[in-house]
Amino acid sequence: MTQPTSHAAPSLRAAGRIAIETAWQAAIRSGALPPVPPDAVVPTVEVEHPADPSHGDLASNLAMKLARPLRRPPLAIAEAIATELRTSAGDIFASVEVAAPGFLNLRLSDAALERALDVARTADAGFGRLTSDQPRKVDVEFVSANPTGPLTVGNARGAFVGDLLCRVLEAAGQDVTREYYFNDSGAQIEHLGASVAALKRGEPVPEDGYHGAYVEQLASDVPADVWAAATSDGAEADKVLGAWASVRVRHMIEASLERLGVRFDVWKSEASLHDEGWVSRAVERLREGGHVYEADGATWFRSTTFGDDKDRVIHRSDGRPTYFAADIGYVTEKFSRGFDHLIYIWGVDHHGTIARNKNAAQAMGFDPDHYEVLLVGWVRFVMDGVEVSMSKRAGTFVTLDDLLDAVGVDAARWFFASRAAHVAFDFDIEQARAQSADNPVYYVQYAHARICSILRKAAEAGIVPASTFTGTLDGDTVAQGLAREVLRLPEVVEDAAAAQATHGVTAYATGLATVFHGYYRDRRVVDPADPATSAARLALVDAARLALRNTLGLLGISTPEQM
RNA sequence: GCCCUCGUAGCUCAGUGGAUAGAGCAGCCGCCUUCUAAGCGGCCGGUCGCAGGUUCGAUCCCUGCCGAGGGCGCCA
Repeated sequence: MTQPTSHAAPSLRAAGRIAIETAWQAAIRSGALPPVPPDAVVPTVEVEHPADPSHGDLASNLAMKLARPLRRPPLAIAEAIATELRTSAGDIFASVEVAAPGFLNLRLSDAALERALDVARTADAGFGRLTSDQPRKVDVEFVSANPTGPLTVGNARGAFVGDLLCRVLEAAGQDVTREYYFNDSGAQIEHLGASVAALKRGEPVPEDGYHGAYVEQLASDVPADVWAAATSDGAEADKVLGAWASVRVRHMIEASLERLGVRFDVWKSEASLHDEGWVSRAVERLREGGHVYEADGATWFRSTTFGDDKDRVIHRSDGRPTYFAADIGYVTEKFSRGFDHLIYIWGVDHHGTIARNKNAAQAMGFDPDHYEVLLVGWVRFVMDGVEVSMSKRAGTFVTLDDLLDAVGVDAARWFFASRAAHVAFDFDIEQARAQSADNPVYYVQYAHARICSILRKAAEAGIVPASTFTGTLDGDTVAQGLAREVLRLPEVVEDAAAAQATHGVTAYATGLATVFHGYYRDRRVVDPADPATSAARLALVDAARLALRNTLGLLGISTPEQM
């Protein structure tokens, strides 16, 4: 996986990493530590937040990593770096400790936390967004359901996961294009046209046709001129009506996606890839490279050259191109638009097609590492512990719109965001629908609303947040805890973008809400008798609001000011 | 048969070479005269599928086995 080039806005973790790196180098210069021998691997400085708060705010295993190459006990190495940190790291750390078997445990000072809070508040909506000197230009193709019917719950996960990924990458400073690929010609579309034609004529829908209320709606909506064109002499009614209907259906799909808050930058038609010659040129490119041959009357791509199980057909023996042919052309078309990286979001059932596509990209001279497929696992929609039937005949819960009607956009986004994309999971409709504490999304939104309520209360009392955080924490461990959690946001975004996954973001949101609720319990914010303390606490609570707002915003989830 | 993914608390899922494995839900017990109880505190609950191996250290990496799902088309 290629790492984004983005660098974090000042995160506390990054500050700790730099401080340790600097101290380590200083210890080498002073002779306290030997340099890493040339034949050994120089370890990277890893900094994490220890699970146990008694281990401090930040911890590093650097000394243990260095023990072998330096041939010294890890505790001695840690002590050397700690000594350097204590003398030259300024006022960033309140304490620097060494713990067995060689951990370096750091505790941040109030001053460091307060400065970071000031920066966060100034950044405002930009807090938690990273910048990049050279943003990676990435194309994310997802959903890409053919316009023969409304989006189904089967399409839902791809739609949410794709958009969530895009949001995370954007927050990490990357240049993201959301792309939807659709088949606007061929058999499926003709079947749709035939179905519409049949209903329009009052005949039954053909065997391989499409059913459902939307088809009837389409039939009754056919404009007179389209119908005339379809039924004129020599016209192919199915094709004409199919073309018209697929555009209508596509707009329907677009409206559903709009409802989820997903908007695509590019809608790419398969036909255009053929019409503009992308497919034939790509096949020619493969042929020139010796990767194409004819057999059994068909044209094949020699995918086995790159380790595939078998070679793959590009043109069938009847001359028609396969879907794979269009994929090949599409890859060249995408790279011609200057993307550094292509991401495809597919269902696990497409896993078998990854190899041939990646191989074709490689055969055409593209770096296969820049062709990435993320698979999304199956979802079972569960109610009362049993799977909800999704059969069209049952009439319930077939479309994506049904799902949104049942649980709402916020809950749907949360549930899809909080699971790793590639694993199968059960979507509990009851829990997602619950307007109560059972529902984690409300739990987090409630924290936000609660803060807004405090802010309103404060305004009534004439209390304004402190203009600077300097001196506001004042050794208060409860306040420090909230500040640390707030300030983790940039790290959470960095990690999410690197992992190309969002479940760390929902976990962070839940944790932040929990820490805030604890603060609310332990510290009264608005106290007219003590305006100075109130102003300090109000500023901190407002910073928590900022972090919650930006986190939920990142997930596309609303932030109500009262509930 | 071959390939991919998964197997962690009763349920749904995180975690991932490090310091006592986490969250939500469910269950049980407490807390509203004071900024929103959609909240807070506590309890219960795990041989991290099984067996080997690598490592100072493995739930995480490697091998084998067992179980679940998916893929192996001139379908998409």
